[in-house]
Amino acid sequence: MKPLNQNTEDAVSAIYAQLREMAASFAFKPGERINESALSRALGASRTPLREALNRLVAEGFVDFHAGRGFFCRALSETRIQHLYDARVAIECEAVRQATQRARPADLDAIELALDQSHDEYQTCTNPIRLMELDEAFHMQLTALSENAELQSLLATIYDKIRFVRTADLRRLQATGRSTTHRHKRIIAVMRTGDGMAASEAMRAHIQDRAQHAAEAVRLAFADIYAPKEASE
Amino acid sequence: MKPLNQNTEDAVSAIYAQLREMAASFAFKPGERINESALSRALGASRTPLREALNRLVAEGFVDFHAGRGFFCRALSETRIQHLYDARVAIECEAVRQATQRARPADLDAIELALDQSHDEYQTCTNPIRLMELDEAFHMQLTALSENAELQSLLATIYDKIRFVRTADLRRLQATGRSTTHRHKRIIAVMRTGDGMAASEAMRAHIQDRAQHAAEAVRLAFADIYAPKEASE
DNA sequence: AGGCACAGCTTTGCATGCATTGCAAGGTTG
DNA sequence: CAACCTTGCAATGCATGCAAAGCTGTGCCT
Repeated sequence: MKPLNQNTEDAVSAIYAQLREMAASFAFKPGERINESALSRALGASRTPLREALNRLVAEGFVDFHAGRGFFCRALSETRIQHLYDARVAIECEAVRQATQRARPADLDAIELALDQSHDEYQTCTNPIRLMELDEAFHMQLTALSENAELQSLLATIYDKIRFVRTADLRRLQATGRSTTHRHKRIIAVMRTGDGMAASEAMRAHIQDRAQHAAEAVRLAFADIYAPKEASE
Repeated sequence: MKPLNQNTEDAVSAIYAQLREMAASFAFKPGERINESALSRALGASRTPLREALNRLVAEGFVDFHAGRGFFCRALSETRIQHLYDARVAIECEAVRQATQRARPADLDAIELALDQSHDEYQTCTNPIRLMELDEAFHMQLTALSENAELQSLLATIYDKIRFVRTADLRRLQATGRSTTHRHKRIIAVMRTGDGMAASEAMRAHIQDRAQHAAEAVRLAFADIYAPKEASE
C-alpha cells in the first residue's frame, strides 16, 4: 500500500489553512467584506479554490456569507465571546471528566512534566502569542486524554475563535506577574484523586475566572485596535 | 426599504441544505465516494456551487475530502457514535445548567405544555422520523433556553450526525411501548427546583441511558441496511 | 495462474469568462 | 436643499472547459 499523495496538499486545503490562521489572528477586521479577487491574487490562486476554502470557514462560523454580497469577517461581539467561553466550559469540563476516568497516572505525569518544563519560559516570555500557545497546549493535551476526537476538534475550533481575546487576556495576566501554571497543576491534582466531578468543577472555575478577565480585556483590545461596528446581525 | 433578496436564496445555500439533509438521512452510504458530476446533475446545478457546499460539509465533519480523489461520505464507526454522544452530553448538560438559571417559569411551562400536547402523537405515531423530530424538538427547545447560539448550533450539528442512529433507537424504544415523555418531564421538574447541577446530572443520565441503547441499535441497523466497510481512516 | 504495466476512460482541480447583481456617485426634480 | 432616480463600475454567481491525476480493464510476462 502506497502512501498515495497525502503530502501533495491540494490548493483548497492550503488556502484554508492560511485563511484560518488569518482569521484567528484577526487579519480581517470584524464585519469587513472580503474581496475575493484581491484575496485570491494575494494568495496566488484563483477565486474558485478560494471560495471553496471560504465556505469551510462559513460552516465553522469564522466567516459570514450573505447571498449576492459575498463573504464577511464575522464580528466578535462581547455576547458571542461569552457564548464561546461557555461552550468552552461545556467541552473542557466533559473532557476532563472523561479524562479523569481514562487517564493513567503516567499520562498525568507527562502533562505535569510539560507544565514544569514550560514554567520558566512562561515566567520570562514576553511574546503573548507564545504565552497563549503554552497555555493552549495544556488544555489541548488534557482534552486529548479524553480520547474523544469530536471533543478535541470542537475545542480546537473554539480556541481558534477566541485566540485573539485570550492573547490579550494572557498578556494582561502576565503583566500582573502571575501565571496559570499553578492553577493548571491544581486541576491535575484533583484529577489524581479520581473524582471526575470535582475535576470538572475545578476546570469550570478556572475557565470562568479567565472569562471574567477576557471580557474586560476584549473591551480594551477592541477599543485599541479595531472599531467593530456592533453587528446588528 | 426593500427586503433585499434575502428570500432569493443562492444556489450554494440551497444545495448545502439539501446535502445536509441527505447526509443526515444517510442518502450516501458510509465511506462511499461522491460523484460530483452525477450529484450536480441530480441537483440541477453545476459542479462549482456543489463543491462549495460540499466544503461546508467537510468543515462540519459530515464528509471527508481526499486530495485528488474527491469527497467521501464519512463513515460512522461505533467509536465515533460514542464520541458524538459524549459531545452531546457535554453540550446539553451545560445548556441545561445555564437554562436552569436563566429560564423563567413560563418558559418551562411552555416546554412542558408542548410535551403534553405531543404525548398522544408520541404514543400512536408509527413514523420513526416523526418520533425523532418530537424528541429532538424537546432537546433543542431546552437548549434554546440557554440563550447561547454557539451551544445551539453545535448541538444541531451533532443531532444531524446521529439522527440516523437515534431514529433506529427511538423506533426500538417505541416498540417496547415506552416513551421518553416522562423522562423529559422529570428533567423539567428538576429544573424548576433551580438546581442547575442536578438538572445537568438528570440530563446526563437521560442521554447516557439512550446512548447505551443507541450503540446496540446502530449495530443492528448497520447490519440491516448498509455494509459499512470499517473505514481504516 | 498471478501479478505487473500500460492504455483509455473517468473524474477531479482549477482557471477563466460572462451574466447578474449590488453599490455608489452624480444628476435631476420637487 | 434633500430625496429620489439613473447610470456606470466593480464584485459576485456560477457554468464551462481544459489539464492533470486517479481508476479500470486488458494483455503480457514471469
